[in-house]
Parts: sequence; C-alpha cells; structure tokens
Amino acid sequence: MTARHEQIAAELRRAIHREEYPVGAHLPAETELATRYGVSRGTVRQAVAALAAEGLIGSRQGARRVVLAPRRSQSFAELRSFAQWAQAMGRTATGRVVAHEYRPATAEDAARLHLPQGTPLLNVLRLRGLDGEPVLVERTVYADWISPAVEAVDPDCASVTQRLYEDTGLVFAHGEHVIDAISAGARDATLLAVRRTSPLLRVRRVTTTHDGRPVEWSDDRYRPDAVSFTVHNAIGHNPLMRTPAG
Amino acid sequence: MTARHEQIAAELRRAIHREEYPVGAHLPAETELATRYGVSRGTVRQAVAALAAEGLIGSRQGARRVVLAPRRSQSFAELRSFAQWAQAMGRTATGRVVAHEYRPATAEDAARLHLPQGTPLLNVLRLRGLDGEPVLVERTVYADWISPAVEAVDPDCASVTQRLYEDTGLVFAHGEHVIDAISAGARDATLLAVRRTSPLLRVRRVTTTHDGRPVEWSDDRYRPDAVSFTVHNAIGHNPLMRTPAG
DNA sequence: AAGTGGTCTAGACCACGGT
DNA sequence: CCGTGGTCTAGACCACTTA
Repeated sequence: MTARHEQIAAELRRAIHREEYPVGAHLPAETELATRYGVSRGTVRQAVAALAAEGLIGSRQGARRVVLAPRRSQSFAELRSFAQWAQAMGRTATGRVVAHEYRPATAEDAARLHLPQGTPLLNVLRLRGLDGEPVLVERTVYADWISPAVEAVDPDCASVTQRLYEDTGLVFAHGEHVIDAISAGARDATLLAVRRTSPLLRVRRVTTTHDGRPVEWSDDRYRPDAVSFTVHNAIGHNPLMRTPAG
Repeated sequence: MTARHEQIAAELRRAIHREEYPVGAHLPAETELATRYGVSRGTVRQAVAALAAEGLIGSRQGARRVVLAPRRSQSFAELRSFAQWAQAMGRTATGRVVAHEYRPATAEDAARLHLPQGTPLLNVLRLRGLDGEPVLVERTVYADWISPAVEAVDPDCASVTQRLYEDTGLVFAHGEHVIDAISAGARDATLLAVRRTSPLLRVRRVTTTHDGRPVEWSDDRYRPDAVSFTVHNAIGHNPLMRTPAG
C-alpha cells in the first residue's frame, strides 16, 4: 500500500529524469496536477514538497515551480546504510571485520551512547568496499544491549543494518553526522591502500532508534577519490549545518 | 507577518530548548496542540514537520512524537554565506581578496555555469577567517553577467552575498554542494597556516537563482580543526525509494 | 479498545509574480 | 489584472502503537 502522494511524487520524479520537464522548465500548476491525477490540491502539495526537499524543483509564492536538476545522486536526505546506498548506486557493497574486542567505555563512548563510563563495549573495525575495491574504514562502538546480536552476525556480512533488523527488529531511525577531514594513520593507509598522511573524509556519527536511544557510534573514514557527499539546500530549508570546532 | 505555523514551531522549539520537554519526552498530541493554540490540526502538522526536518523530534504512526535532541540548530544559517553563518554563531567573519583576474572559461567552468567555453570569467581567490584566524580558502568563478557587480564590491567586504543583494537584488536561492577531502597545496598551506599536504575539508558548490540559473561556483577548502559539517537525517516514512522496481 | 499520527478532501482567503 | 503558490479550516477514514 503506497500513499497516493508518493505515487504522484514518483511519477513526477520519473518525468523529470526522462527530461519531459527539462531543467529550467515549469511544472504544471497545482490545480492542474490535482485534476490530472484526480486528487485534491493538498495531496499534490505533499508530492511536490518531497521533490523540493530533494532539490529537484524550486518554488516561490506566485510563480510556477521550476525544475532545478535531473539529479540521481545520493544525498543525505535519507538515512541509509552503506550497503543500501551502494545498492541504490548500482554498486556491490562488501565488508569484512578486521578486528573486534570488548573495551571499557571511554568518556567519549559514554557521552555518545548515554551509558556509564567503564561499561564493557563491543568495538569493531570493519573494512568496506565497493565492487571489491576498499573505500571505507569503519570503527564502530555498539551499545551493550545490542552487542550480542552484533556478535551473531557473519563477519563478512555486507549489510549489518539489515541483518540486525531481520534478527531483532531493530530500526536505525535517526543519524547525527559530523563531517571533517583527517590524515590517514598507518592502519588506515594499509587497509585502504593509500599513502600514510593522505587525506581522508571522516564522518563521525551516532545512530539512534525511533525514540532517540543511541544504538552505535562510529568513526568512518572514506577514500575521498572514491566517495563524496552531496547536499542541496535552499533559502529557509537547510539540512546541513556548518559548526566550528571546539 | 509571520505564518501561524511558524510561530507555533518557534514556540515548541523554545520549549524544547528550555527543556520543558526533555530529551526522550513525548510532545502533546496533535489535537491537544491544536486546541491549545486555537488552530486546526493541519497547521499543527506544518509546525511539527519543521521540527522533524531539523532533527529535533521524531515521529512514527500511532505513537506520540518524541524529543530527540535539544540542539540549538541555526536552521537559517546559510551554507553559502559564510558571513551570515558566522554571525549566527556569534563569531566575526573576516575576508580579503588575495587575487582576482579574468580567465577564459574552462570546460569545467562552462559545464557548471551553463556558459560557452572560452567566455572570459572573473576568478577570485579569497581568504576568510573567524575572529581573525584564517579558516577557509575560497576559489570562486562568477558568471559573466554578475561579475561587474562583484568587481564593485570592496575587496575586504565580509559578506559578498549580502552586498550583491543590496546592490542588484540578486538572491542566492539554491546551492548544490559536493563534499570531500584534499591535501593542502602550497598556496593553501601558506594562506591557512598549516603544513603542506595536511588534510583539508573541501566543498565544491554551485549557487543558483530561484529559477536555477547558475550565478557562481566555488572550490572552498576548510581547516578541519576549525570547521566541520553536521547533518541530521532520518529514515523517511516516505518510502520514495522503496517503490518496487519496474 | 482507545489514542495517535498518516492520509485525504473540498472548500476558503491572501500575498506575490507576471502580463 | 489574473494565475499561482502559501496558508488555513473542519471535517473524515485508516494504520499503527500502546495499554
């Protein structure tokens, strides 16, 4: 059962990608779309709001909506696991556990996972790749209440997120990401097959359940020649924030 | 004249920051908020949708909305206006033009600005800082139709965006950003006072008007110890990508 | 079973943009 | 001026969560 406004959004998206509405062209008026699809104006507005949030179209009061880009790129609009993202890009995600061990929670672990300092926590170092080529080193710390389920996952499993969902029903609902850059350390360099001190794109993230309970936090380091992030923003609608360090 | 749904969003935002609704707590039901503010349910939904987009609250069908974070998100912070962002964070933005010259449009310039290759374009190299400390090297190429106005701007002007708006009425309405990491070159290193080859956070962006016409594009390199980016995202209840293939 | 959010309708008025 | 998108209302039904 798909909502009507989603069907309409999908149809408009396809039409834009098909260049039926080329870049710079106007979309039909809301009332026009409403009669065309046999729905009320409110439903049409739900649909076009989704496209606007994706940066596909722009709008101003009084003027027709304008097609901005026929993009297919993966943005941060939706939270997705590495495996899901790779699949959406038509690539194959791989992954293997390089090391895993229990360590007492550091002050940082405790703060990010809302757990008492010193709690034994599962630390996992994973190397992940696209079509066999290594692109990402992932250092993840799991909350104590989920680590048994994580340990039960095959070390070569391509999508831990999906595995955990199937096994335990756990949903990764929210993600908070901090993006910066860092020099490759010795281990990063070896695993990613780059020179030491070469620049890596780092994402430190905390993932939580629907009710905001932290599940894991991770330090992810990407080869910047293999992966980048794209964000679209508009006046009054800005999903990305720049934050000063310290 | 502020829309009622924005007033309500602002009130709820303040209440969350005041920890009237602490992290993990439930927000009142939509109908409850509707009667409290004397508006219809639709208006309440517009308000809470804004908070959800900011990552302040989460929601699922059937369950009350949950407070996720008391973050003080400067949601009006403009990614493309360094000066406005700095001001919102309570910092002082500085900027000076290091070099500027006209160069024929490269293939990349032509593609990004939708202009013919070879067109003489204004290239500007700016060094920008926070509270006097250099944090960002900006290499901007302007579309030919705006460069006269850019040349008229004071080289030490802190906010070019605002200046251009005042002078010409030009609105930077949309931005498309690609984020990765890169080694500091000799010039970057000198200007930012870091070692050569040290990692920098790079943002390549294209800024457009309301109707999608490109105004400028820029290669911005940040000191990662001074500036990072944060993104909050959620698993959308709009299964846009969840539509079955075919 | 009751409560809640998600979806949808069929109206209405206003502010703004373009002609 | 007319057409457009932005805002708002007062209903309705359904899917889901929770107790």
